[in-house]
Amino acid sequence: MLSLVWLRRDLRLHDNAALYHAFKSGRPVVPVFIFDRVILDELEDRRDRRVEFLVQEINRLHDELAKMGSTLIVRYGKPVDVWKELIGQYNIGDVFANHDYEVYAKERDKAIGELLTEHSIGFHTSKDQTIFERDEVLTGKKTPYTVFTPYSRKWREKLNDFYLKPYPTGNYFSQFWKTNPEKIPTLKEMDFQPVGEPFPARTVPDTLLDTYRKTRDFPALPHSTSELSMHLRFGTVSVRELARQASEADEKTYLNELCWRDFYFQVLDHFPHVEKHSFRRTYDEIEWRNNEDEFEKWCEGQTGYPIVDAGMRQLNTIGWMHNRVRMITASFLCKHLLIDWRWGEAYFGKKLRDYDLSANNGGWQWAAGSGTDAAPYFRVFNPTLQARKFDPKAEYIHYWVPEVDSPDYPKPMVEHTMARQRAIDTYRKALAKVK
DNA sequence: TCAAGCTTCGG
DNA sequence: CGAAGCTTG
Repeated sequence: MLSLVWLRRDLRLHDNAALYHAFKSGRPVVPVFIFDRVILDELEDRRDRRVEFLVQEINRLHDELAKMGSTLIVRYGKPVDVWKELIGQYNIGDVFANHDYEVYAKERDKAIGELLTEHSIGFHTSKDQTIFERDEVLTGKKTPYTVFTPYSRKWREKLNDFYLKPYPTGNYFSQFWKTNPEKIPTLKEMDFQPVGEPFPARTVPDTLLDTYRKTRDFPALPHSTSELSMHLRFGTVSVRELARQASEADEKTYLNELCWRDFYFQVLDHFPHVEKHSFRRTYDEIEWRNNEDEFEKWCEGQTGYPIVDAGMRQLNTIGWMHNRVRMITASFLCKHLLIDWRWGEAYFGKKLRDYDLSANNGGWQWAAGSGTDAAPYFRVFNPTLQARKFDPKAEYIHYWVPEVDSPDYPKPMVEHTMARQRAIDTYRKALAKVK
């Protein structure tokens, strides 16, 4: 009888909760990964950095396991079909996996759990990708927090060495099931093409533990942020490891960013309606202008606002955007253009190599003012002032928008003062309607 | 038999 | 870290 570990967004063998508990079952352990067609079939662009990264990391794990005389079982298909096949093929005692908080993932896991139970196979899941999850951080009234600052206070109070301790999986590697390495599907077989650019390294930059607080808001500075978002997204680094390092170095600002990440997981878990609706329902009443030509200009980085265009071009070119600029571009779309935040959220969702539903949704709803702990609607980012403050020498702008000072560069597509007032009026009208 | 102090263990 | 279990005087 085997214990299977179903890897999803926890693509590592070290400090992995599900893997640890699988070892504790005492049975031979073999990890499984499914290239999920429910998700992959929806991707229109067949050059996708995330899929490419997955293939790279799956190969890495496969090789690592092959060296230990074991394998990673890899399948391409819909999870329910794949699991039916695996149940027929292997003598499975228990399946272990780590929690996932997205609506699709929770439904998927529920269905697979039921399927396994029907076959008398245990299905055990653990917290792994967050420091605190679900109901671990609640208010005095035992309700989930909807405002970040008190949440973070409680989060920090609760934080101690125990929660940062790594799962010592390395002590048990001899327990991997001895078997021949299996063949694994290639990018091409799944109808994807490589983008062919290297991915950021899986190392913690020195700056993170040193100057992060001072430099993180300046998108022109190299390595001023962790650049680990993609690794966190796919679990190729452990969040406990990062939190431990930040905590030991007393880098409170980065620790706070990890807290934001937990916060938005927890919001999505407790308030799943945020995936399709405003967290505050009254904001669904906003009469968005939703002009498609304007949306296209924003997507392409042709708004005539250099910092906005620089950000969008960075996103389009490398599949990543500096977080300060994410806020500026998002605010511009929602407020200046009055385009539904869900359009922007979906566009980022297509392009970001570190795309994570909870953080992306949380960030967009923050920018739109519709979410938890949102900026008040009458506070509208001024893109010119933001650029002056965070890119004072326009280095970031010049890098991504080299023609910015030439006659070829477009005039601003909307005038700031007018757009600001228009946004405030539109929001006020929507909020008054409901009250 | 009890309680303080030390060790182990949990997620 | 904190609870629970184990040791010892």
